[in-house]
Amino acid sequence: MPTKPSLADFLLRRLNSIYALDEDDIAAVDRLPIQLADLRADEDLIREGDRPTRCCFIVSGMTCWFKITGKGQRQILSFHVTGDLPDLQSIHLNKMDSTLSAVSPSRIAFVPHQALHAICEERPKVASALWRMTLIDAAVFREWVANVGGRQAYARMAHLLCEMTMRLGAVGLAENHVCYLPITQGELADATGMSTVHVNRTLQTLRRNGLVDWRDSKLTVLDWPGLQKAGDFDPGYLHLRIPPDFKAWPT
Amino acid sequence: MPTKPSLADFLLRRLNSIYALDEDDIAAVDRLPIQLADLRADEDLIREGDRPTRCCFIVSGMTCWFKITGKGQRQILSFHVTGDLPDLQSIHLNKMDSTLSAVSPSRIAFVPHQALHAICEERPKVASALWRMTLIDAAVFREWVANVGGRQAYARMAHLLCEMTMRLGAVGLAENHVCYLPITQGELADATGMSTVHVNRTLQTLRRNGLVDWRDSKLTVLDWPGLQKAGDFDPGYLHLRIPPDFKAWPT
DNA sequence: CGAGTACTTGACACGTTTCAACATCCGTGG
DNA sequence: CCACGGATGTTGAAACGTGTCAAGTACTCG
Repeated sequence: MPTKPSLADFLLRRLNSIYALDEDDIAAVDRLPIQLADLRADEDLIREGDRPTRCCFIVSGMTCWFKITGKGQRQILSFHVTGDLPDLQSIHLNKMDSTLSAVSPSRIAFVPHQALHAICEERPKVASALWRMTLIDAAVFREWVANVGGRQAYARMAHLLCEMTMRLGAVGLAENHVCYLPITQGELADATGMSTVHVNRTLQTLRRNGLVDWRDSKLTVLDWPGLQKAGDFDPGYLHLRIPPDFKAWPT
Repeated sequence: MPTKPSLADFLLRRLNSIYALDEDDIAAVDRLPIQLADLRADEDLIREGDRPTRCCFIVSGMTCWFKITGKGQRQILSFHVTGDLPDLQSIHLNKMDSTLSAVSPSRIAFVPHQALHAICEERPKVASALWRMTLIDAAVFREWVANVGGRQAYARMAHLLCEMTMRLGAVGLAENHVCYLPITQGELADATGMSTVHVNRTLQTLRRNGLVDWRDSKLTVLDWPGLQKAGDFDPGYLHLRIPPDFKAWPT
């Protein structure tokens, strides 16, 4: 088990990106008890039907929620990156309706529900910040409904790449539109509701059109305005208080 | 403007269905100021980009959230029925990312954000109940991602009908598996991401298979276990504290 | 060096969309 | 009173996007 760092290093920066806290709130968050753990790729954190007693905070790596539909097909519902609290919902929903799994090797900080309930009662602003966090998750799910329901393969894929780039950028992990995306084409297929074959071909088209370069899990966006246009991407649904500064594009 | 009734009649029953409140909490909710309004079908309550200062509570009728994707296609993200607070998110997300519109003529009760913020600070249990409500909304969005992303037309449609029947049943509006669903086939198409033509054919197949009868906006589920199976429907994601009592089925 | 995993390619099959036409029902206005 | 337009539902035939199947390549890792 690694040595215990201050949560302030990770969680506070993230909370600040979506909500303005004052000194006392920050101090209270900093005192939250945490426990660190390292996960291998494909390891489950939470399974459908579980009743967790703690929440997960992603320090590094990537995780995803998924469900298995009737025919055994896996549908990925969302990806989560550094700074996310993917299962914050569990503080008020006892029984989990999906499975949370590590996409890549990840470092996780666990926070007991008890501690979260306590800080929410004592510090309404922290409660509001956390609530807002779950509302942004819901906004992302809404956009995913629109994405898989209303866009064709090419736009759907472009949209997903835009979202991941922007979310990683928001936590400082997409300098110059380059980010590390440890997602296989099979996982992309499960996320977009496409077959792996078609994912492969769609990515090739994106590459051929000069929008992205994606090799060895490293995504380089070569044409950010073009990718946004291809993906019909409007970052409003991410509700970022401080968007990443790569809105401009060198001409 | 109709005379002002007690919110207790509507909202409390709903809150109770998902969270246990005590006497003082109930009294506080009962004192919330509300304003009633009646809407025509297709009238917008909130438009994408709006910054609302109040929340909507559905007294009667049906509303839906939707987004317009790049090619002008409308994607419905969720339906909302009596007892729902579809835009509860707006208390912590200033700028709306979708449009909320009336599917049928509806009666709405508006509650100012200010009043909701106040009750959340004073009564943590009410705050928890409301928070839980938004988390259930998010759970439904998750299921919709899985539905439009991972199921074929026939199962997708069956699943949607199961969800609507069960949610209406949870507020007492689906006696004997019969409920009033004022949704056109065009709207169903926008919700499931299908064409109206295919919606029509899919409904015909559901009818031919003896699962439902749907005429004049009145849905009669003729074979509830069969419909659940066809739709791969597991109501767990609705997180109902008190499910409707039509789980049994006459053999 | 072998086995496993991820990626790639081609040909064909299938679910779904599109287009076009037509049937109904309804409220409105001449 | 009937004619009319508009929204909704229905049907058939052809086009298209995407899935499936099958085979092969390129890596990585023990």
